[in-house]
This record gives sequence, structure tokens and C-alpha cells, in this order.
Amino acid sequence: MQEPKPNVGRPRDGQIDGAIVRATRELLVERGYAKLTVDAVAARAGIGKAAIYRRFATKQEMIFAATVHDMQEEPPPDSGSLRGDLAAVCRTIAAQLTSAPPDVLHGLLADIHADTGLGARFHGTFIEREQYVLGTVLDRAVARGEIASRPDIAMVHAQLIGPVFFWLLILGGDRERVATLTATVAESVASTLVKD
Amino acid sequence: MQEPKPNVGRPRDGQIDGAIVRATRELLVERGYAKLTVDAVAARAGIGKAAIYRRFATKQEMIFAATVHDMQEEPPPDSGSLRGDLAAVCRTIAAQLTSAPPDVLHGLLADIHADTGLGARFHGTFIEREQYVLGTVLDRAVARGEIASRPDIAMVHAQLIGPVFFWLLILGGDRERVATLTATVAESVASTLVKD
Amino acid sequence: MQEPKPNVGRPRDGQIDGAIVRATRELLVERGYAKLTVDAVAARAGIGKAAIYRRFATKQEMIFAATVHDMQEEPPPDSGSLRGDLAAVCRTIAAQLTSAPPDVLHGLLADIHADTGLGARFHGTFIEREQYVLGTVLDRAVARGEIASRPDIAMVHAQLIGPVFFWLLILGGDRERVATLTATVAESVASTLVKD
Amino acid sequence: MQEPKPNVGRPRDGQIDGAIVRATRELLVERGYAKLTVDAVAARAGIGKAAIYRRFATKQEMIFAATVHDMQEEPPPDSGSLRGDLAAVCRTIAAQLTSAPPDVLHGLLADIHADTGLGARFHGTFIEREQYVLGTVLDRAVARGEIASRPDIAMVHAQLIGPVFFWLLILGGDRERVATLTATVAESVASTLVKD
DNA sequence: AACTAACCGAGACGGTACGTCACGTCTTTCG
DNA sequence: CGAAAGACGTGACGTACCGTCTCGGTTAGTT
Repeated sequence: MQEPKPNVGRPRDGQIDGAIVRATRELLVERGYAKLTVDAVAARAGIGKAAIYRRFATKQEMIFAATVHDMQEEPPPDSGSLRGDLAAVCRTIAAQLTSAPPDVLHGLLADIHADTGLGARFHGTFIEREQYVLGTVLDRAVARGEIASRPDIAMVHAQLIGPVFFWLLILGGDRERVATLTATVAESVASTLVKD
Repeated sequence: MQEPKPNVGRPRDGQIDGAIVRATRELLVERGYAKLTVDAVAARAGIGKAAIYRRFATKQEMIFAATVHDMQEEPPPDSGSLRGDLAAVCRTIAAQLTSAPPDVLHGLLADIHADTGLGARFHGTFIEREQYVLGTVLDRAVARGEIASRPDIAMVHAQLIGPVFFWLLILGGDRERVATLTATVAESVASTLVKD
Repeated sequence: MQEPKPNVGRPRDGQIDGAIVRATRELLVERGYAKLTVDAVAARAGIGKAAIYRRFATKQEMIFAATVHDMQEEPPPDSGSLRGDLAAVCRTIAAQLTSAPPDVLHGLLADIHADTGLGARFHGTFIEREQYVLGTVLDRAVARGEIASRPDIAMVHAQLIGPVFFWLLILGGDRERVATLTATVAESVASTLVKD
Repeated sequence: MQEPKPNVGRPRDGQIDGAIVRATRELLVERGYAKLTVDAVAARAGIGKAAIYRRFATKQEMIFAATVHDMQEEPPPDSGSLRGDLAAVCRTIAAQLTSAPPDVLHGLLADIHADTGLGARFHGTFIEREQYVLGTVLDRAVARGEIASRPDIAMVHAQLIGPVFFWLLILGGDRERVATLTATVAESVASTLVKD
């Protein structure tokens, strides 16, 4: 979201922000990511295209903002074990991955990685946040004495989230069985870490 | 690839098929997925656009065909243990995932999931093949007595490939450390299965 | 010319209308009717193709508008005789026929008659106007007592303009001798009418 | 029509010539000049495109040959007066002009004048032949003593044929009234010439 | 109360790529 | 070697979408 100049001129209409998000989400569901056009969003929201581009630099930024909730994920409450904490983290992220249609995630990921700026923001907003949460959880395990030292976070991240991600986005797997997968993976990663 | 009518008229020039693939791959590397144009492919290949559209219904089909090699993956030689076999499968697939620039994979996945037909072909060509290979490997483990019965293949698939996939495509992780990740994951999945 | 909605949105840039006409005329002279392309017109005019297709439904409409000046021919001043009036009318029309390269006239006539809508507009713009002028001139002759009643206008039209048209477009005749032909025809038609 | 090499190889199938002409004429009537395609002619005739291009250098040549009958117009029998002879010539040519749909004539004329070679052939086949016939008729009038010397043929040609041409092709006039127009014009031209 | 600066909807703008179509040529198999 | 079938390079077509810009008009805060 681009910032308006403060305290001069007419202020932005706050209803428009909501209307853009709503129209974008509706059209993503109705037509899919590839067939979403800015003109259609503007028409559906009953606004002009300029109102969109005053707020977002590109179509991708708009979709990014409309799709991705504000994601201020916090470390889960201490469950008493690394395994339980990892399962909690994994469940939260899995829930986010199922909050948008799969083709939207694919399209967005492609566009994000095609654009340096957006890619950096995505990384900062999601990846780093998730790894911060993971780090907290792992530090707890160290404090508990479950593991000797904090392992490489990115590797743990990949082992924990990768299977869920793949299941949902590549295999197009059943969303109900994600819970099972999540539990299995958390167990598996925890025991691998503890074993070392 | 659209099929020509057999034995009537001038046959398709086989060199053109190769030239399209070559030009597409070169341009994907040089310009990236988002900036690939059909006109540029035709120009680079020294052919007309019509020759492309005679073979592929859309630009995406063309890229799919040019990117996705004929992928007739076979089960790896028996390594003597489930863990060794899983590691071999995982290494092979990881090698394929690193054979194209990452933005190409993202773009292709997005386009594949935006188009039902292409999605089905992708599933048939890759997912099913990988799961066939995995099934073979798991059956060996059953025969060996490592595991009691063949588990759900898709779940194993997700656990095995998901981390590598996530590491490479989402985290943009170091390609050299994929080997470490692969080994860790294979070990982890194997021991989870054997334990049961 | 397609009409813009009035008083909403950005108004059409009037300079573009002129630039399209100018570029079209230049390119018709430089390359001829058959080799005129819409892309070339847009490039020459320094505009996008969309700006052309926003104004004209087809390439032919564009050429029609660019070629056919607004043609608000008025009856010539009363020369005192039917013969003089007819000669004046004929000279005016002959001048219009020589204002564009001959291949443009051929191409335009062909396209006009290939498209019902354009044909109707051509008829309304040109034929009816010319016949209105002819009707005025003939009415004067009736008032003068040169002829008893107003004859069939279309027949007179054909007799008067046909020879000049044929001379210029079919015979590819010398443009300097059109004056002689015009005078001869006007004399001939006038005496045929007066004789009756 | 391009000549085959004589006495070598397989002779051309004479039925094909007829089939091309028939298919061309049918499609001209059904779809009009602008929408006639060589592929459609070949398909309708049940032949290959190569068989067409073996006979005609261009699409226009094909249409020219298919539309225009072999036109070996001879001077009409002596009617005893210039006026009668001119009327006969005019009637013959008018009949030819009505033998094809009007849009075909427009299209063909445009293409003829866009191509030097075809334009020359058209001129030789039609214009010169018509002027030869006119010359013969005018010579008769000189011999008869109706006129003193042979006037400029092209000018007479334009005066005589122009009105009919304009009536049929530009005005889209009623074909039944062409007879009246023909008679009027012949009378008018004859008396203009005799008067001098 | 007037001024001013940024807002608003609507839609035109330059640019770029798409997928289609037709031309006239070329290349195969068959007779 | 002619013919049917159809692939080939070329090049224009008309459409669609992007992100920008320009209208007339609206809506605050500042003079």
C-alpha cells in the first residue's frame, strides 16, 4: 500500500480500500488468478483504475495485499514439547495456505519471484516471520534440554512446511488429511532433531 | 504437441520441433519466464509463428513441452535399505528441480494450474510417475520386512519431496546444501515408516 | 468514426484524429493502398493501435475517414444555363476524383462495396449529395424553361459523371484532358435534355 | 493461365481447369470477393492448392480467368447508322458488366490496378479490344459520311461506356433500366459526334 | 467564505503480446 | 511427373491488458 501525503488535500476514501480487497477476492474465486484484470476489479468495486494505482504500484501488489492477511504470526503457547510446538506452528501455516484458492497461490508465487521488490517483501513478511517463530520454538526446546543446540532454521523450516506445501499446492491433496500430515511431519522432525 | 494427420500431405519438419525447444530454452534462460514471447521464439528458431501454433495450442503448452523433458524416471537400483532407496529417489527429483531456472518453475507451475488440461498432463507425467517409483521402492521395503505394509504413497511423496521443493522454490535456498537436506529427509522419512 | 461517450472520462485527444488522417494519407501516397498497414499508420502518427481502433471499427473505416473529406458540396452558382451548371458540377466532382492516387480510389471502392455499412455511408455521403446538387441545378433549368420537367436524377448523374469516372479510373486517362471531356459531356447531356 | 511444358510428363487434367473456374464462381457469389480464399477454392474444387498455382501465378489471376469470359468481342453488324452501332456496342459491354456480382468487379479492378502485370493484361484484353471495336464502328460512320473524321477513340469510349459503368458499379442501379440508359447514351454520343 | 491540493469515476493513451488467418511456396506419398 | 494434402515463412489483423494520464467534479483542511 502506497502512503498518501499527510494532511494536505482530500483524504483517501477508506471504503475504497475495502472495496478493492473484496472485489479482488471475489474475482479471484470466480475467474482465477490468470484471468483477473485490473479493469475488472475496478468495475466490480465501482471505482476507477486510478484509485487502485494510487494505492498499489502494480496488479501483483494489489493481489498480494488482498490475498495475504496481515500475518503477524506469534510463537504458539508452549505445549511442553518440541513436537507439540512444531505441530502448532505447522497447523497455523497450513491454515493460511488453505485460505486462498490454490491457483492464486501459484500465480502469486510466480509473480512474486519475477519481481525483486515483491520477492523481498514476501520474504520479509512470511519467510522471516515463520523462521522467527520456529527459532523461538527451537530455543524453548534447547532450554528444555530436548536438543543440545539450535539447528539451522531454514532446514527445519523446509522439513516442517515443505510437505504441507507440496501436498496442498502440487499434489492438490485432500485438505482434510492435512491434519494427519501435519502431525506426522511434526513428530518426524521432532524426533530427528531430538535424536541428534 | 498436437498430432499431425498421418501419411497425408507434407510431414512436419522434425528439425523445427527441435529448434522450437532449443529457442524456448535459450530464451527462458536469457530473459526469464515472464519475458518470453512467442514471436521471439519463432524469430530465434528461424521459423514462423504458425509453425509453433500448429504444434502447440498455446504459449504455455509450448513452454511445457520445451521445459519438461521426457521424464521416464525409473526406480533406482536397490540400495539394500528403504532409507538408501528414498535418498536416491529424492536426489533424482532434486536434480530435475534444479535443471531449470527457478522463475521458470514458478511460472510454469502457475500456468499449469491455471489450465485444467495442462494440469492433468502435468499430473500424469510427473506426479504419477514419481509415485509409481515411490511405490516400487516401498514395495521393496515390504519385501525386505522393513515395513509391514505399503503406506499411503501421496503422504510419503509429500514428506519426501516437499522439503526439497520448498527449499528450492520458496526459500530460494542454496543448491549445494540440497544434498544435506535430501539425506536428512530420507533418513527421517525412513525411520518414521520403519518405526510404525 | 465511433462516438465517445460524452462528458465522462478523459476526452479523446483531438490531435490524434488529425495525426491518424495525416499518417494515413501520407502512407497511402508513399506505399499505396494495398500496402497500407494499421501498425504503420500508428507508428507514423506516433500513437498506439488501440487509439485507432477506438475510433474506427476496421482499417477500411479509417481509410474511408482519412480519404473522404467532409464533402459538403454545394450547388454551383447559377451560370445562366443548364449546360454551364452541369459543367460546373462535373468539374467539381472531377477535381475530387483526382485528389487521391488512383489505386486508393480503386481500393476504397472495393472495400466500400464489400461492407454493407460502409457502402451505405458512402452512398449517403457522396451519391446522395451529388444528386442533391444535380437536382438543384435541374430545377433551375425547369425554372428557366430550358426543360419541361425534372428528369430522373440518377440517369443524369450516370451520364454526367460516368464518363469522367471511367476516363480516370478505368482508362487511366490523362488528367489534363479531363477538362475537355467534362465540357463535351456537359454539352452533350444538356442538349439531350433540352431537346426532349 | 500459365502454359505447361508440352509433350513431357503427365498432361494436366483438363477437368481441373473447369473445377477451379466453377468453384471460384460459386464462392464469389456465396461469400463475395473479399472473403474468397484460395484454400476455399481448392477445397470446393476437391483439388490441391498446388494445382491452382501451377495454372495461375496469383489469386487475382485465377479470379480474373474465372470471372472474365474469353471476350473476343467483334464489331457488331452494320446497323446502318452510327447511333445504332454505338448502341449495339454499348449493349454488349453492358451485358458483360452484369455477368458478375458488382463487388467482384470492384475487387478485381482494385487488384488489377495494384498489379502492373495484371493491369497491362486487363488493358490489352478489354480496353484495347473495346476501342478496336469502337474504331471499326467509327470508321464505318466516316465511310458513310456521318462524321468527317475519326475522333479520339478513348474519349468516345469514356462517353459511351462510362455512364453504364457508373450506373451499375457506383450507383448500384437497376439492371433493367440499363437498356434505357444505353439507348440514351448512344443517341447522345452519336448526335454530339455527327453535329461536329 | 474562498482557496487549494489531493481525491474521485470514467475512460483515453502508448505499448506489447496474443492467437488467427491468408498468401504463395515447398515437400511428402500415391498413381 | 501430376496431383492431393498439408506444412512452411511471412506478415497483417483485431483484441486484450498493463500502467499512465487527463478530464470534470468532489471533499477536506488552510487561509
